[in-house]
Amino acid sequence: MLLIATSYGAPHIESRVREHRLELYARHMAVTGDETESAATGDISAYQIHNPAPSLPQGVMMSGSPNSMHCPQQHTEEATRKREVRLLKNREAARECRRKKKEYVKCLENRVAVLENQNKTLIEELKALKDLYCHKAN
DNA sequence: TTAGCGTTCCGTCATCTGCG
DNA sequence: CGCAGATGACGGAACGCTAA
Repeated sequence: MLLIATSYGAPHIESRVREHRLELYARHMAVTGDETESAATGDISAYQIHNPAPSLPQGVMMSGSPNSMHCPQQHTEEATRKREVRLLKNREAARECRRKKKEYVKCLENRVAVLENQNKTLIEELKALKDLYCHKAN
């Protein structure tokens, strides 16, 4: 499993990258004061540059009653706002999901370590009993 | 010095899933 | 059945390491 192997491989990189990103994020927020925008990480991904606001992605309903949508302008503004809210929520959900996954993997690794120790102990115990049995037999 | 590679994290999209 | 949240997949950015 790649994740397990690599997470032990270079923890120093991980922490440094995280620090760097947090710094960028903090700087970005300080400058813009914007909390809904797309570059909450501070670095604008190439994806955003190459794909500026796809027309009507992922579950964005053409919602809003006719009362609230008088003109196309309002209509697109509402759609944009909904998209931003959805992206923000998904961004946070992805972050949380990754955190949980990491925790889960750590738990599994701990369990592996415990079981390996138990296995080793049992093997030694078995060996000792075998020795004892042999001596008695002789 | 630097190009190339490996690793980690992130944001986004697509899809799945559970709930009302 | 529709919606919101969770998650897998993908591609990009940043960084460290290493061989040339």
